Amino acid sequence: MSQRAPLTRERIIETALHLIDGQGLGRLTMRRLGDSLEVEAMAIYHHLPHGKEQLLEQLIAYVAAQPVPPGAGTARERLRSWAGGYRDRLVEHIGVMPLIVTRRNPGALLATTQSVQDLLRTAGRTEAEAAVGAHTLLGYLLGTVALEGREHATETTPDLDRDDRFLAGLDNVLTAIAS
Amino acid sequence: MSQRAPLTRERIIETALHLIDGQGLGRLTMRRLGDSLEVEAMAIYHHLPHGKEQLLEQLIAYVAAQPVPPGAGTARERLRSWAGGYRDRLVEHIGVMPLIVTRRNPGALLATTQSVQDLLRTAGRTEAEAAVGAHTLLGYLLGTVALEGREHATETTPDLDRDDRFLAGLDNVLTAIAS
DNA sequence: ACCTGAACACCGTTCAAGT
DNA sequence: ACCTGAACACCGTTCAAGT
Repeated sequence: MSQRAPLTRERIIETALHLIDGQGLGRLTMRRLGDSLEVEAMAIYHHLPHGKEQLLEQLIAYVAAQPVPPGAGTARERLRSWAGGYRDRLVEHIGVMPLIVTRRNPGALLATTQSVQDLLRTAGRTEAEAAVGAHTLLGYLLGTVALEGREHATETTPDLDRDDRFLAGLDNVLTAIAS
Repeated sequence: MSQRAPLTRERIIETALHLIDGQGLGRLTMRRLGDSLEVEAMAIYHHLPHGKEQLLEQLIAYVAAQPVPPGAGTARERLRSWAGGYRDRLVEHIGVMPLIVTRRNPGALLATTQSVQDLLRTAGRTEAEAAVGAHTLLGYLLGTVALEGREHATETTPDLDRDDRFLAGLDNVLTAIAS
């Protein structure tokens, strides 16, 4: 009676993300993903011919590709609000961090990094300064989110303190690269 | 005839590290590790009763626990030379990065972070400033090394440029936290 | 075109058994 | 005490078969 939603790449990605957010990356298996989709695991291969590898690649792209949007304001202001949102996104899907930080995936992060670099370049820095700045900011973002992900388990620091610490560190970095 | 070296925890850890450095984390399995040690996989459990989990924990500790050593000089100078060495160590065992950045492992990184925080505190910062500073520096270090690890595959930037970029970013961060 | 079922070569780990 | 062998419950993936 109940028609199942048709199996699509999009539905596969979103279900996988949901599974990771709920149960962690370690419990994402093709068979379990199949169960969540109410389908045999092998059906997934019809939509993602390269199997799990391709699935993980898509998950990274989904979470990590979020370039700085066009907008008004100083470079510092724009980077500050973008960085806050990017961090939120990374934290929301913290289970994907291991993949983002680990896998070679030129596309997703590169586009994001490039957008920061372009913004700095447009704001008057030299090419080299912009490259260093983008690298510093992205390094800070990924590194601190990863550190937070590790803390989440031991539950030692309240969320508010973590936010303050992140913002204070971010201001440090912004002062250094976009003062 | 050839007496095999006795199986010890130390030899297990080092062989595992060698395996990761050579073939990548994905190819570290208990069975392959057993082969490298010229022993059945199950023998490892006698020295590491908690199995692979415990093995990975030991690997993180081995690579990531490297606190700032005591020494002379300004806070900035000491942090700068320590950070360079820490980065070298992380890059040398880049295959372990996914674990360092991923696993909750209070001990190893916490000791390292704490040593940076203590140094900043001793150099006259407030407790809060020192916490933010340590978090900023470690975030930058882990984040940029992770970014580099991802680049290594695509081989787009020469090593020297990477070193320059790292040092320039490091100076940015140091100016922000230990100017 | 889209999905299933059985099968293959791997995992980590337990547990009884050997020495 | 230290190691082995067989076994169990899982993986990802291939491949022929169904509709």
